[in-house]
Parts: sequence; C-alpha cells; structure tokens
Amino acid sequence: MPRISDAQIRAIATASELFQQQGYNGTGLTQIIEQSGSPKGSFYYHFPEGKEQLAAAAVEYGSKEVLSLLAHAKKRSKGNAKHFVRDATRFLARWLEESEFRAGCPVTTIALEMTPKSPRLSETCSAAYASWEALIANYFVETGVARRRAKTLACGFVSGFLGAFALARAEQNTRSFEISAEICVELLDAE
Amino acid sequence: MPRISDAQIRAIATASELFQQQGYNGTGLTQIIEQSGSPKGSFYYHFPEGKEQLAAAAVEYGSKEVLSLLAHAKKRSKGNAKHFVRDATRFLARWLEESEFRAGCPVTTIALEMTPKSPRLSETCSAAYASWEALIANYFVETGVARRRAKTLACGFVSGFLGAFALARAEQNTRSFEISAEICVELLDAE
Amino acid sequence: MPRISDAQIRAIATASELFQQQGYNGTGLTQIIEQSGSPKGSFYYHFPEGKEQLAAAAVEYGSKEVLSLLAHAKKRSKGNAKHFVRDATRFLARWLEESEFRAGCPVTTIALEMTPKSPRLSETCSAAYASWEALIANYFVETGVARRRAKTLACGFVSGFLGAFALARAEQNTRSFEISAEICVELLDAE
Amino acid sequence: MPRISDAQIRAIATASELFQQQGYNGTGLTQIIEQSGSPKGSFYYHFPEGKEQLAAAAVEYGSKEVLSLLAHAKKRSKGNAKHFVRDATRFLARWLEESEFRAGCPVTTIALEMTPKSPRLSETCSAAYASWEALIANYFVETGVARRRAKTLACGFVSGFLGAFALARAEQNTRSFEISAEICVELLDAE
DNA sequence: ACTGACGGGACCGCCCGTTTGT
DNA sequence: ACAAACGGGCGGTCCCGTCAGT
Repeated sequence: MPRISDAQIRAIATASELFQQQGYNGTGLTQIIEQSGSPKGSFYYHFPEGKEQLAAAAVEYGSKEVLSLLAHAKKRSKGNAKHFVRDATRFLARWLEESEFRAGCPVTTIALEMTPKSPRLSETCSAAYASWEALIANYFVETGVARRRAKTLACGFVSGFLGAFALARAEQNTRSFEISAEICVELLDAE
Repeated sequence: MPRISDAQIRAIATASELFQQQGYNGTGLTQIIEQSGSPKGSFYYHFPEGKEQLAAAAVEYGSKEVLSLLAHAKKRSKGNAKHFVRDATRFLARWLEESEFRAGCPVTTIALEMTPKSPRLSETCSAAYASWEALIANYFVETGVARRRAKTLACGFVSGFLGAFALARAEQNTRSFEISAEICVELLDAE
Repeated sequence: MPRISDAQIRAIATASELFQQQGYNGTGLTQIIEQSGSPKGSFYYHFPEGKEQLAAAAVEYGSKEVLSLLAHAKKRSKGNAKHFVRDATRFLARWLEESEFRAGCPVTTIALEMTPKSPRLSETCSAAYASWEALIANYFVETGVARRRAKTLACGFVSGFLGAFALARAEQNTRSFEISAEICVELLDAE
Repeated sequence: MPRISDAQIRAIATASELFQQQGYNGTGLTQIIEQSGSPKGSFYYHFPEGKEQLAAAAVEYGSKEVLSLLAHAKKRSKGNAKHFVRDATRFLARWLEESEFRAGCPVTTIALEMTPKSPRLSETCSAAYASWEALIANYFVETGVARRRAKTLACGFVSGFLGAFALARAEQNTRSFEISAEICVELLDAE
C-alpha cells in the first residue's frame, strides 16, 4: 500500500468513529465515504482488501488515539499514579458525555462482532489492547510498583474500563467510570 | 404477543447465541430461523415487531441465564463471597473455552452496536446489567458488606467481567478472567 | 426447489435469450428480471444458488427447445434423413435471420465463457450437447445408418452447426449453415 | 496509435489468452494488466479506445497464431491435403489438452459475446474467420481441388473445428476433433 | 511515456418485512 | 400457525475510463 493520502486518513478517522458507534456490520462503506468526503472511486485503490482492511486501519487509528491520551495523562500526572488514573478516567468520561453517549471504545465494538470470524481483526484488536496494557504497566513500574503487580493492575484497569464503556453507553451515565477509577486508586493504595 | 411456543423459545435461544457471536447486524433472521429449526412463515406472527423484538427477547433470555448462573454460584458458596467470585469466574471462563472463544456476553455485543440507536434495546441491555448488579450487591450485603460498598463492588465486578469478555475473545485465552477475579477477591479482603 | 411458477419460466426464457446474445458475464440479472417482468424480491427464493442456477436452467431450457425443433424436423422428414437435415438447417437459419443475427446457440456462448470455471455449467452444457447428438444419432439409426457411423455423423453434424452459428453471427449471413447442410447430405449419401 | 512497445505485445498476448478462456466480459482489464506485467498507468496511452481496441488487437493476434499454425501444417504436408488436415487437427487437440481444456478459439468466444453489439469486434472476428478459410481454400486448390469445392470444404472445415472447440471444452476430451478430422478426410477422398 | 488518484456506475447477493392463501 | 411469493432497498466489490502531474 502506498503512503496514505489525506483523504484516506479522513476515511479511517470517520470509520473509527462510526464503527465504535454502530459496529462493523451496522456501518456501510457508503456512509463512511460520504461522511468523510473521501472519494468513492478510489476506495479499492487505497484499500485493496476492502472493508476489513479499513476496519483494521480504523482500529489501529483509534488505538493510537487512546495511547496518546494515556501518554498525555502520564505527562500531567508527574509520577503520581493515582492522578494518572483519575485524569485518564475523567477524560474518557467527558469524551463520552460530549458525544451524548454515542462514542465508544474504538476497539471493543469491532472485537465483539468480528472475533473470531475475522482473524485479521481479532489480531489487530488484541494487539491494541496489549499496547494499552503495556503502556500502563510500564508507567506503574516507573512509579515504583513491582513488575508483576503492575501487569496485573494494568490488565484489571483495561478490563474495568472496557466494561465501563459498555455500562456507560447502555445507562447513559458515567457512574461506571467513576467506580472503576475508585477501585483502581484503592488497588494502587493497597501497595 | 401470543403465548410463546416451543419453536419460539428455540428461536430466542439461537438468536441469543448468534447475536453474542456475530452481533446484531451481523446475524440475519434467515440464519436464526434455519439454525433454530423454527418455522419460517410464522415468524412475524410471533414477533410482530420483527428483529428488534427478537433481539430484546434474546437479551432477556441471556440475562436470565447469567442470573441463574450467579444464583447457582451463590448457593454453592455457602456465604463465602470469595468462593462465589472464584466460582462464577471459573464457570464463565470454562464456558468461553468450551465454545472455543466464540461465545460472549449475551448483552454487551448488542449493547455496543445498538446504543443509542435503538432505545428499546438500550433499555433492555441496561436493565440486564442492573439486574446482575442488584443480585451481586444483595449477595455481598448478605455476607456482611456495607450496602454502599457492596454496590460499588458489584458495579466494579460487572465492569471487570464485561471487559474481561472482550479481552478474552480477542486474545483467545482466559487470563483476563483470572485477573479480574483476583482483583475482586483482593477488594473483598480489603474490608 | 419448489415447482416452477409462471414468472420463473419467463425469467428462464428471457435469460436463455439474453445469454445467447450477450453471454453470461455480459448479461446482468437486473436486465433479465426487468425484461421478463418477473419479481425481483423473490429471485433468490426461486433460485437460491443465484445466477449460476438460473444460467443452468436457461441452458436446459434452450437445449429442450432445440430438441423439440429436431423432433419436429424428424416428424416432417418421414424417414428421409436428408430432408431432416435440410429442414432443421433451414429452420435454424431462418431463426437467426429473423432475429437479425442476434440470436445464437443457447448453450455455446455460456459454454465458452464458463468452462471450466463453473463445473456446474460445464456439465449442463455438455449434457445438452450429448442429448442433441443422441437424438440425431438415434434418428440416423432408424433410417438405416449403422450405429457407429450414425454416432460419428451426429457428432460432426452438431460440431458443424455450432461452428456455423459462430460464423453466421460474425458474418451476418447464413452461408455457413447452407454449407454445413450440404456437407451433411453428402456424407449421408456416401453410405 | 503509437508504435507498439514490448509491454503492449505482452498485454495483447495475455488478453488473447484470457479472453478465449473467460470471454470478453468475464475478463477485467486489471487482470490482463497484472498478468502481463505491463504498466498500468499508460494503458490508455497505448490503447486510447480502451478495452475494445485491446480485444480487437487480441483477436488479430490470435488469428495470426492460427494462420501460422496452418502454414506450418501446410509445409509439413508436402502437398498431401489429408496429412495437412490430420496434422492441424492433432496440433489443436494437443494444445487444448496441454492447457487442460482451458484454452479455446481466440476468436469465437469474443464473437459470440460481442456480435453484433460491437461492430468493430464483429468485423475483426469475421475477417479472422475469412483469413483462415482463404488460406485453407487456397491450399486445397493447390493440391488439385476445384476452386468452388475448395471453398466449400474450407468453410466446412472451419465450421467443424469451431464447433469441435466448444464440444471439446465442455466434454473435456478431444473426441470432437478426431471426428471432425475424419469427416474432412472423407470429404477430400470423395473427390 | 508513465503514474497515482479519482469518478461514478453496475454487478450479484442478501436483507427485513409484507401479503396472500391455506 | 404456517408457507409461498413478493417488494424494494442496501450491502460490499469491482469495473472501465479519465486526468492532473510529472
């Protein structure tokens, strides 16, 4: 695949947004193309493997957005893990609210629909989760948590927030995020 | 809606299974009807509101299966909350493994695709989650946890397991379940 | 497949006509459906295996038309093989002329495009050819030709006319038919 | 049209091969360009009239291959028309077998699909057939056959072999070629 | 002489829901 | 309670041809 053009990035960003709202099968290519303003005729030029390839790119795109959000929270936290957790949580909760609970996790909606039907998307989603866990675990280690413990906490953290996304969207509130954050902080305190 | 016939129950059970594997939009009525062996011609007699009504019934059906699994774990636990958590976790993990990681949460896949597009399904899913939380919170209260704390733990418990489902299917292993259980037990110990 | 309804017969007849004029890949289902006036929504109810199934039915339909034309020529020939050959030839030539050389063999166009890509159509076409040969060979035997010789002549007869179709359409005249008939008659005389 | 480059000849040869196997409408430009390894972007520089022009070139190319095959058979026959017929037949049959019955007549597949839709291709195909007939008729005249008779035999010869191609591909055997040759030889003997 | 990107239409398959007739 | 048939729209894919920019 050649270098990604501007129009393609827009298509990927739009796809990421729509997939997390309506799922893979609930979102038509037509809608993505129209909403992103990207050209229709050259879609299969840029994405020769079709919708699945676009979805994989969208998952990766969304995953990187999350990584960058985590990196920002990390910077602001100045080494205080509890601040980091609360900051990241607040950010996610606000983001959901601002979208009127239409936004969602850019990975999980696709993961639940397409695993294990599409091995490619399964792997992409799994890699995205793993990258989040790795970043969080490394951060916890930096703040003084033992490596083994850090890994456990990171996985729990991710699990909790994936679940909180589902709860929040169904209930249309951010209660689940607040509780997940509370629990994380408590676990960090238990050190 | 008239009385529910045998064939309709089969249709609902099959729908619950297929929706959790492939999502709402990824599963056609034809597939559900064929796989369940229920008669095709009378589908709209039993489900006059169509696919959405079937999906709501399937979510409720799956939700009750989870409630019954929790009730069983409760019985076997003999008042020990940690046993309850580990038992329920083990059961879910084994169930996923036995389906070769095709099975999933009977609520979340639909919730992520259809919220908030379909108010009806949003509410059904939200109610399902709430019923699980209520059962768990009540159980914790019975085992001596303060009501407020019990509610928090129940919500965290549910969040963690919803997320663990997504992780487990993407990674094809049950690591996330074990970690979620570990964390729950630790939180119960912290009392 | 259930019994074939009226609309389906129209679809098959139209398909036979269009396929022989434009080929399999050159003819869209839309065109067939519109031109035949058959319902669109139930197409996959009647032809669950899609276009290929329709094409197979169209080949069989066209093949039977040819068989019936041959049977008529047989009746009119009163046991004179030469009359039979000239009669059948004249009929085919006139049919081509009347269609302004748009019509063609209902089998060969599909055979050349889809063999061996589609095993199903390959077999259907092969069976059609075989049925024509068998009818002609049997007729020749009835008029006193030795069985072995009759089979050879029948195959040559069919080959010649398949080729004559191609020549006639490209040249927009029936010269090739007349020559093929002449040759057949000469071979029958050689007995 | 500018001078024909190497890549264009490869494109034409590949097109000839693919068209005879899959037909005009069944073969995409993409496939031809990829398989021939010719550059994609400059296709419309060399073939400003597009696919139809390429097809015309491919028909002419295939037609010349046949002419050259006939010329070879002519040389080897040393003036014996029966040897010529048998030699040419054997060559065609072997060629079909070696391609596992995927190869076909380089003219007829296109002729049946595109006549009379595309006047240009109709004429190209018609001219190809005529050139074959002319060569064969001339050869027969050289070997002592009367001109009129030679023309008739040449047309019958071509008709028979065009039909034999169709039968052979559908039946996956070369029986029809052997019978066509047998008949030709018999007709030559009848002189 | 060659290329990447694009335009927009057509393809077949399938969808969900309805109607009509037992 | 069930089934056959239908309506019409949308799904992703792929097509051929064009054109600006080297």
